[in-house]
Amino acid sequence: MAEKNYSEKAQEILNAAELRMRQGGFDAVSYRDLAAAVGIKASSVHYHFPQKADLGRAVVERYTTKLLAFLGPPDDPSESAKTRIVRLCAAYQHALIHEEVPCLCCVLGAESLDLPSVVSEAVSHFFVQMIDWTEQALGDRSDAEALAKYLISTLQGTMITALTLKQPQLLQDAKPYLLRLID
Amino acid sequence: MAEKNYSEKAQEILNAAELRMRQGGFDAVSYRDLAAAVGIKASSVHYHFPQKADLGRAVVERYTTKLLAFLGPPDDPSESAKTRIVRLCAAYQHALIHEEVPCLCCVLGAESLDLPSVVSEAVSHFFVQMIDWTEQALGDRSDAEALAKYLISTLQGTMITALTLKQPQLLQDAKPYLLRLID
DNA sequence: GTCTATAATTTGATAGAC
DNA sequence: GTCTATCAAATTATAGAC
Repeated sequence: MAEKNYSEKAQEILNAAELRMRQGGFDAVSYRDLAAAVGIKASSVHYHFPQKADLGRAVVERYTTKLLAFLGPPDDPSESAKTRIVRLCAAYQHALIHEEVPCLCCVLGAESLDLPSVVSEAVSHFFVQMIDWTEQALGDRSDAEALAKYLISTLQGTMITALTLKQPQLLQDAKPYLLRLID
Repeated sequence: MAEKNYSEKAQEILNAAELRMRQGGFDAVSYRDLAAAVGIKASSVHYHFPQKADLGRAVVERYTTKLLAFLGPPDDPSESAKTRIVRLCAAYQHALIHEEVPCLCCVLGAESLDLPSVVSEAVSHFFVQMIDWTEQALGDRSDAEALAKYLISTLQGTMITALTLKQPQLLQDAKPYLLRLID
């Protein structure tokens, strides 16, 4: 969870690893391919991330930090709950439509049972943080926690069907169903 | 889609492959491990399923058939739409809670971009069929198709968060949010 | 930080005997 | 249907030079 200072090359490696992981999961990442992508040799990638589990955890932690930064504070009093949830939906749409790959933790979460424990713990922590953000974004209401879990779950699942069916607009279509639950 | 007649050993292989795929995705399945699981050699597994993509497609197609059989007809006039959707939810709960692994196509759908095309097409077909069943189950209403896509997406996503957070009751918690959308 | 070299293992797949 | 034997390729990872 602590802030990490990655060198420029380490960041390039993380970029390549994140892309590959979002396409095909943890096993789809290989040191050799990463090395080629950033213009060094596989053994040099091991210098930056000795074990693959380290690399996986680093990718997930950086992804979590990036996404929370994109979402901004969940408790800005000048915003309505609805505005915040619209922004949450926009983040998911941006991932699939502009980056053309699903949410990292959608992919890794699905193969959770088979991941190195440090990686699956990082994925679990991602969901905890996302649900926490959403719960705060919903403001004061008795079902905030349950609704937050429901919203995050639905966005994750919609991403999978949208991806598999090649219907990115499913994320847009799900929005009214979600927003009618707010306020 | 045609009915397949698998030998007893081929079915054992499919069972082992489905379990492994639901735990860790397509890449988690190896001929050597499958062979050990059913008590033969890897080369003999190739006799039943020459290419891994064949095996993957067979697993997905059989899974689709099994699940639709479990769900039964979506248009039994003696049932309400709500009763049918409750059964749909029960199928997802059974998968995660009793079989202790997520839905096969939840896992494969997430790594859709990286699958052999015959496999990703089978996964896509699974979702088409599940959405079609749900659409019929909802009966005559103008938003049946959109709602069906939304329900299937939510169940898939809830399965991922329930799995990752080790909170299987999330599937139960999502039910009221879904059922309030029916009739 | 990056390299060469290498080790040890696993993988999907095939040929051919029985 | 199952076996032995084998293959070529890919994988994670380490040792040590520069």
